[in-house]
Amino acid sequence: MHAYRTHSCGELRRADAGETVRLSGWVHRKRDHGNLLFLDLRDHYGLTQCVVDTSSPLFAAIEQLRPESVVTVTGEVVERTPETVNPKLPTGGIEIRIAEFTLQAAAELLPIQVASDEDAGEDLRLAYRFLDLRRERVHRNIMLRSQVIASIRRRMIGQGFTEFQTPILTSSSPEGARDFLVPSRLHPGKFYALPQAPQQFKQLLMIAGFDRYFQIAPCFRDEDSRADRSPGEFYQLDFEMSFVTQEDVFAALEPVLHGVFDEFKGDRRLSPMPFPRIAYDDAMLKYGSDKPDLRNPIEIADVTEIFRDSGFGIFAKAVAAGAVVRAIPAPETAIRPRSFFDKLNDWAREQGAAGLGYVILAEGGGRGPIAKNLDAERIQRLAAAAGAKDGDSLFFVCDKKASAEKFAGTVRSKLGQELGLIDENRFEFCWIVDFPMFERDELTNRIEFSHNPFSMPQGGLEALQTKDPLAVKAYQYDIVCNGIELSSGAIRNHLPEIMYKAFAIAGYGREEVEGRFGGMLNALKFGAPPHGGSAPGIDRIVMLLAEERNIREVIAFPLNQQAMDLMMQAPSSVPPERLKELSIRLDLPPAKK
RNA sequence: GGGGGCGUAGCUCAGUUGGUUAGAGCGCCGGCCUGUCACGCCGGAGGCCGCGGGUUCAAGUCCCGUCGCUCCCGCCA
Repeated sequence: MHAYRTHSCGELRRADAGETVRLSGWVHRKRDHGNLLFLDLRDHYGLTQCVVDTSSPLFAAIEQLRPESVVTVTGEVVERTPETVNPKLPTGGIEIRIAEFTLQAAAELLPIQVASDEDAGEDLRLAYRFLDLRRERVHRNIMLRSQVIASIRRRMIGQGFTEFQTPILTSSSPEGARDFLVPSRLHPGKFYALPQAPQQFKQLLMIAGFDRYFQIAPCFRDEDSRADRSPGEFYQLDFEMSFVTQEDVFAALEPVLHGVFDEFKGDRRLSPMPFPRIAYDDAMLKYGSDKPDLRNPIEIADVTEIFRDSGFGIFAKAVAAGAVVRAIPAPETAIRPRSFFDKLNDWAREQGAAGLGYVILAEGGGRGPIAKNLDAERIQRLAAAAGAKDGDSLFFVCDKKASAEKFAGTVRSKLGQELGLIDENRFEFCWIVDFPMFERDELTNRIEFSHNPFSMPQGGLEALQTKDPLAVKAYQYDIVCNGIELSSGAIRNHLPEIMYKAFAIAGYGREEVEGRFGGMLNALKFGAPPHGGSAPGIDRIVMLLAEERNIREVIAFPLNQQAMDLMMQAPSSVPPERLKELSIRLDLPPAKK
């Protein structure tokens, strides 16, 4: 018989009754009846009940076992009597009569409980992550992650993609997030940067003639974390394709994402392919966000013109001064008490808005503080514009366009939640397309790239030469699921002349562009194919499928919010001699955050 | 950098308008228990109420400061 096990703790069934087996695992739980003791033995595969009574000389030793100790048990598989079967366990039809038993490794008293659904505080969980990972939910999430990644690989390779590795020690990206830097020993005073994404390398692979690249790529950004944004590092399904249009990229990614979600969705519903394409401008109007949650049925309407010259002076005056008004319909809320509207108004003020106007649509007319300033015809037009009916109410946001859009989106989300309109058992995907190429920075009043300077402008060089830069769209797109941005992507700018012109509009001279992007530009001069791609976030995909609100729940060893590893004590100080080797002296005061 | 929430037993939390000896569940230790599966019953140990200062006859509770964790804004092409 094998030293440690003949079976896993998840595989024995009634058919195995009578066999003598050996199992190894952790002491999940003990139920000590004094003269009879049940021991649930757990491993990666499941739980098996083992039993021993005082007729055994082993009884006293087993009674002493602490939870989470590792033991090996040998004994006969016995079919349970009908009244003692546990239908909740796959192995619940049998148990092991313990004949031999070895303590392989004792566990001390536990700082967090493993056999419990109760979450400890996150700092404690992360400091003892190896125990936390033994718990069923986290263990399951990490397994799901592995299965999702395997599924993605299979589907990408099935579509003719090839997996590559790109450098981890590379150079600083000139745009974007803050880099993590690694000092060079051989080149004193110089630094490598960890890649924020393999962006330039994947483009170089296309220029090098490989047609369809992908990588489950580690990415590093030294920016503050969020619940859905892990600090420091994360993984992307990074891919790039040659000789493609935007629709070709969509056609390649959609079956992969749809396939993966379909494989792991369980009872939940999934948007059919093709996923809707929503222009950026439309998304900002209808959903007040460039990452709309399409599970929320509320759609925002522009009602600026209805309030222009209306009897409601506050809005009319603001509109005359250039503000816009957005209406957010709240279905079947006319019967809600006054407090419902007051609370939302208070909430809006807490959010920094001036307030939240509303009109209740009832008895064929309008009620509420604003309604008395509006004639019946205007109220009808408002209802019609917002697609609202008698029994609904309308909330209004009035502000400068960008602020109004954004806040209307916040109100839409709030109403969707408050009114229970969001079906948690759905996955709703969409593409957001036609992002603007440039935007005006409100503080400096300068024109800047709104996303990726390497995206191809729609209309090419001619558009850049003839159109208002702020009207130029890019072949830049995001894929969104349930209000979470999974990735952005683009058809890249593969022509140096267009690149120079785009940078010129953003205020960069030819020499400056060559200085900062020389490597990339040089490559483009030797025959670059038209190419494009995208890079959906792996962690977020798993998070959606696992229904976790926090990205750390789907990462085996995440950093905490302060980007520290409490288990491995990272980051940490280094001995002076190591710094000396790197020509680094630490005599500057700590930087202010 | 800014804002919200939290910090009480090993863990998760309760603790009323400030009131005398700070509680519960789980875990731990001891006792009883031969069919449990979140076993049950009885008993016990375990507290710098994050830290420092203040108000008060009296502070876990109120005030100020500080540290830690967490969520959000900024930031994240």
